[in-house]
Formats: sequence, C-alpha cells, structure tokens
Amino acid sequence: MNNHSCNCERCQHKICAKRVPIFSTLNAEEINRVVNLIIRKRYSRGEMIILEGSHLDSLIIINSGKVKAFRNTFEGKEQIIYIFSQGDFFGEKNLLINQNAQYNVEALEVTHVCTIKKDDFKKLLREYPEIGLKIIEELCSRLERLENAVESMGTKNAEERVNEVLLEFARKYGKESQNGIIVELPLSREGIANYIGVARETVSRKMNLLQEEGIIEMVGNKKVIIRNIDAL
Amino acid sequence: MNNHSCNCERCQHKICAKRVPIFSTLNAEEINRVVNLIIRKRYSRGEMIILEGSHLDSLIIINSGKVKAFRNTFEGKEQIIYIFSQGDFFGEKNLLINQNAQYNVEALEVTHVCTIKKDDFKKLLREYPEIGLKIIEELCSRLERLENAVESMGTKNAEERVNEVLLEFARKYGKESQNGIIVELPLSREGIANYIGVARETVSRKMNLLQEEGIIEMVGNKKVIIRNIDAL
DNA sequence: CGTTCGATTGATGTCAGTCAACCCGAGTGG
DNA sequence: CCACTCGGGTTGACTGACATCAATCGAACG
Repeated sequence: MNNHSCNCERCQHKICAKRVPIFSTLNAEEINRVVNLIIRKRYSRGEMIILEGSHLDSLIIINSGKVKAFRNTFEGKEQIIYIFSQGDFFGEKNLLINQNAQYNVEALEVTHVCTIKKDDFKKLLREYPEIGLKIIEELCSRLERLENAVESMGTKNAEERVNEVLLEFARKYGKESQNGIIVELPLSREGIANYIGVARETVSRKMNLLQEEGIIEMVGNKKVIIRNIDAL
Repeated sequence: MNNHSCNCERCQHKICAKRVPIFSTLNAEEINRVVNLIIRKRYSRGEMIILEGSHLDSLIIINSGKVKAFRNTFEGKEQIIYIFSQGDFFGEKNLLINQNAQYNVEALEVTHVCTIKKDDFKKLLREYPEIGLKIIEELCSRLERLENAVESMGTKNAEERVNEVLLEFARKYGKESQNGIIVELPLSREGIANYIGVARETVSRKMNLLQEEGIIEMVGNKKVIIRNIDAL
C-alpha cells in the first residue's frame, strides 16, 4: 500500500474536501478545519483498501478513482455489493457502530482517498450536525440501490439484469455523443457477472445478443456504445 | 383505513415513544414533547399502509405488529424488501430527501403505528442530533440486511436461501424451548418465496426436505420448530 | 514471438420454475 | 350436519434457462 503524504498545494487540498458531498454545507473556514484532519492515500489498480473482517479506525472518502466493495462466499464466489467512485465514502459502519469491516474493498483503478480518523470525525459530526444529515442522505441512496438490486435479483432473469446494469453504468459513467452513449465500463465481464449474480459466460452471451440486435456496440473490452437506450 | 385516535392513557403513550429506539436517548421531559406530536393509527391484516409512488408527509414508526415492504414488477411478481416490526420506522426517505414512496407497505397482522408529521420530525431532528445518530444506526443495520440479501441472491441456490431465511426468522421471532426454537412465521410460503426470490413450490419442497431430515418440524402453516439450528 | 489473462463460443447437464392436479382446513350457507 | 367453496399448501412431471466445463480466440505486454 502506498501511503505517502500529499504533495499538492494547500488549495488543492481544500478543493478535495469541498468536492465531497458530506462536507458541502461547510463554509471556507470550516472546510479548513476538516482539511487539517485529512490524510490522503493512493492505491493502484488491484490494491486492497479494506479486508473483510479487519478493524478500521478511519472514514474513507474517495477523491478520485473507483473501487469495488465485495464479499467472497466460502465456495469462492465473489459478490460485488457496491461500486464507489468520487465523493462516495465507506467505513462508516466501523465508526458509528463499533463493528469490523463487512466487505472487502479493492481499487478498480488508480484511486486517491481522503481518510479521517474516527475520533476526529466523531468530533466533526457533533459540531456540524448537517454532516449527519448528509450522511443519512447518502445512506438512503445506497439503500435505494440495494433495494433495486434485491428486486432485480429476486424477480428478473439474466437478460434483464444485464440490460439493467448497462443502464446503470450509462447513467453513472456514460458520456453522450452523436453515435450514442459512450460508456467506460468499470468492471470486466467477470466483474459485471459478480455484480449481478450470473456467470461470466452469460454476460458475454447476452451482450453479444444486444450487439447483434444493434442496441449496443462493443469497443474492445472496456468500452460500450449504447445506440438505443430505450431498448434496454 | 382505521384512523381513530388513541384511547389509551397518557402514560402508555409515553411508553410507546420510549420503546422506539430512535427516541431512546431522550429524557422524560423530551419524550413528553415527542408524545404530543405523535398520531397513532391502527391497521388490520392486509391493509395497505403505504402505496408505492404515493406522497408521504409523516414518519411512521411501528409500535406493535408486523408489516412487509414490497414492490410489484410489471409482470405481476412481488418482491418483499423488508419485514418491519416493533421499533422499526419507514417513510424516512420521503421526509429527508423529497421523494415519493419507493415501495408498498402492507400490514401482516394487526399493527399499531405512531406517525410524526414531517415538519415536527425535522424540528426534533434539529433539536436533538442524537436522533440523527440513531437513524444512521438503523439505516446501517438495514443496509446490512440488504447487503446480505444481495450476496445471498447473487451466490446461493434455493436450498441455501431457504435455510438462511429460516435462520433469520429464528433470530428475529424465535422462542427457545426444550424441543427447539419455536418460530412463528411472519409470512406464508408464498411470502417467503417472494422474500428470497424463488417460486413458492420450491419453498414447500425445500422445507419438506428439512423436515424429512429432522432438522425442522412444521406445525400447521404458520409455525416451525427448529430442532437442529446448526444444520441450517 | 511467446505468454498470459480475459473474453468468447459451443456442448452438456441440472436446478428450479412452470403447469396442473390434488389436498386440506376454515368458513359459509342451506 | 353436510355440501360447497375458497385460499393456501403440497406434489409430480416436464422443460427451459443458465451454470458448468472445455476449447479457442485475441489483445496486451514483456
């Protein structure tokens, strides 16, 4: 794990704290206080940020990059539970309730994070209750995603789930263009499979079908152009 | 919907507010204030408490009884997302973020609820930040349940899921006895099926298998005695 | 150019969903 | 008291979707 301190200017530091939704209600002076509590870290693709079951003493906020949060079943299957990117945080359960990590977190690409020590964060929370509201907001949207996931996994077949995940990625990571929506996939086929709970071969097959129908176009393995979003 | 005001004594009212975890940190005087904001309602088995998509202007806290929160897919399948019982609340998303109900809520048995108007609740939240922390705690445990559900639905087969749901019910609703753990099932076979995302026939079959193996014993349709909890 | 890792494709097997019949206990009404 | 209905629950037969296994491909990279 690379753990070197940040070499950027103070002002950039401030921007990074300002970018984080949970601090967005604070004024310049308050942000300044927060900035002084932050320790930055950098992770390369594939590096583990948190191991399931380990003890955590900091809140971790993503500054740039993407990570996957996942569990391994004892048969060796992996279930991806969240994909976090800029502004998302995790480790909150370990701070607020006293609990060890519920899942592994691994960087999907080069990822910069801000970490805040448990005690510092609790102090902030007490002083600025709006932070608590922001956290509630974030937890609610996380609940929403999981509620959708449960519905999808409980009632939908493989094809519908692939369509859904493509829609989700398009919404989160897609860029409009004249050809359609260009989506940089955050996960490999296997990753997608582990996210929606099907076999990786099935993801391949269903995506191929979509391509044959002209609904999507695959560009290499990491990029997809969605030509007909309504068909998904 | 029966909507008559409560006829119980003031003191019982207090107990009801005291029983609710999110108010557990308040002192007697503060509880009193909360009590004056509460409107009680009663629902019979099968009554709808919330309709998906409807507008909500109160937080709803369960005082006694059980409810299911669920969605219907357009093919008519039902996915149960939560089972709420005493002390659980819902409708929070509609208050904190401005959003319509994400799911239907239906009483599984006679259910008494406390409701608090949006504005009143927001005021409380501002005055007593500890309530916010309690809510975060509750949201975290809800996240945990959904994370487990996603893992289970993504990686486990029907048999394992039936075992899991029996364990969950045993933990939440089971009573120890010399014969084993007696569990009053909150859901019908079909309900269980819609909770774990399998067909109702499959639930029947898997439970029969468990009975043949002597791991559980079914007493009528609503009750199960778990003889060998470790086998689940 | 060889190696490696991920993606694809095809062949096969199986789990669980679907369909249909039947059961059973609780109400209901004659 | 019996006949009927009705809503769950159970059981069996069938089948299809998807997992699994295995072979091959292809791009990336040293």
